[in-house]
Amino acid sequence: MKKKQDTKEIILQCATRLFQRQGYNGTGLNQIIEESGAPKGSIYYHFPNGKEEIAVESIAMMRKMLMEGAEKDLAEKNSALEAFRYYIHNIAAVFDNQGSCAEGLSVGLIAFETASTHEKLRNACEMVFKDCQSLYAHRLEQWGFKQERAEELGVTITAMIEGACLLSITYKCGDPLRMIAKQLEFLLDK
Amino acid sequence: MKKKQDTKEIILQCATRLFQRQGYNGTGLNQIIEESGAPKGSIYYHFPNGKEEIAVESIAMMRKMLMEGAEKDLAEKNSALEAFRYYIHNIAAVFDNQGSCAEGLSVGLIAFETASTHEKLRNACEMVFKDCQSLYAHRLEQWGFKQERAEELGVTITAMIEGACLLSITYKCGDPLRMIAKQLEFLLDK
DNA sequence: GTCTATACTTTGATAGAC
DNA sequence: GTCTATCAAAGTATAGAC
Repeated sequence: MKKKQDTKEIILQCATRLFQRQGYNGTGLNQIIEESGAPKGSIYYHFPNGKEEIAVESIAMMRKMLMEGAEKDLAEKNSALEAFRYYIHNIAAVFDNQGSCAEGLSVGLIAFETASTHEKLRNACEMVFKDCQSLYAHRLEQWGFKQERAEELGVTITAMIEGACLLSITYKCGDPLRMIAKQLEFLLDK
Repeated sequence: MKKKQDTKEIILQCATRLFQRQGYNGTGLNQIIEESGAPKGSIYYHFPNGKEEIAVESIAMMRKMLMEGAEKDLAEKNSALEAFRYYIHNIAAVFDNQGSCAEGLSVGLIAFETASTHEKLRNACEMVFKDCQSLYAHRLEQWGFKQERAEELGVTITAMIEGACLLSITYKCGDPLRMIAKQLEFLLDK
């Protein structure tokens, strides 16, 4: 009774990887079939609503990975500035290796693509961003920032990271992320 | 001898609008044909290399519109903080009207989509972002920032705006942009 | 230069045998 | 639950008449 979940899990992991690399519109069902090895019938058995349903669950998977990574990285240091710098530098490192392009993050691409065309997917992406904001804000409160200021910074840091990821992908280099990490000292100065 | 440029111009304007709304992968040639009224033959006459060539010229058009808008908005005020606030609030206003979704900006979506698949398009987007950085940095120097600091801020502000645009599109609301505008006082403090 | 017809591929989705 | 065959539609691109 493990085999059952395995097939679905394999499809989902494969689809998630493809969506992150090529986006929602850039990834075809046939490609998911090829790379996962699962035949078309299996896909529509596990995801009766087709591509959109796979994407919704893929976004949920990205959300989980994002949150876990962020919680871990932000817990290690003993000041807000140090923690966020460490967190962002870890993300930056992903973009330096030319081959691996943004594996493991990047809900941004799907959010951009689907914002005005697929309400369900837009909604799923909105939840991921809101979760990021909340997590950052919550951590900042623990480091002594007032609630209002922490929430402002939650939005701001989320935007900065997403924007810097976009630049880093485009430039094929993590420098933009390292640049915003450097600017945090001006924002996190109590 | 005006008619000749007109057809190409109409195709280009139409394609630009569609690419901004739906992205590169989300926009089909057939859709460009339908909405522009130009038949398939005309498109391949004016753009022998097909869709990719249209996209390259579309990005050039977006670049021009972006730069002109930015130069105009940033020239009006008499301090860096005021000017950038004005500029960003103008962008934010676009996202509040639910209908019109990011018309006139948003190279970000195409950059995200094509970064790892279409080198030519990735390159065109990289040039747009670099132009933004340079423009911001140049203006900041004119307001008395040192060159090194101005360049740092050029990258940072570009990332912040792109990231906040992503959040604003996803939330269907310009608040994230207004939030980063507010944070500029911490970054532009000499 | 403009337009039509068509070729060929890939897309997402369904039906039904096993 | 798994897999194959097939669908209609949309995708990009080409040839050639006008």
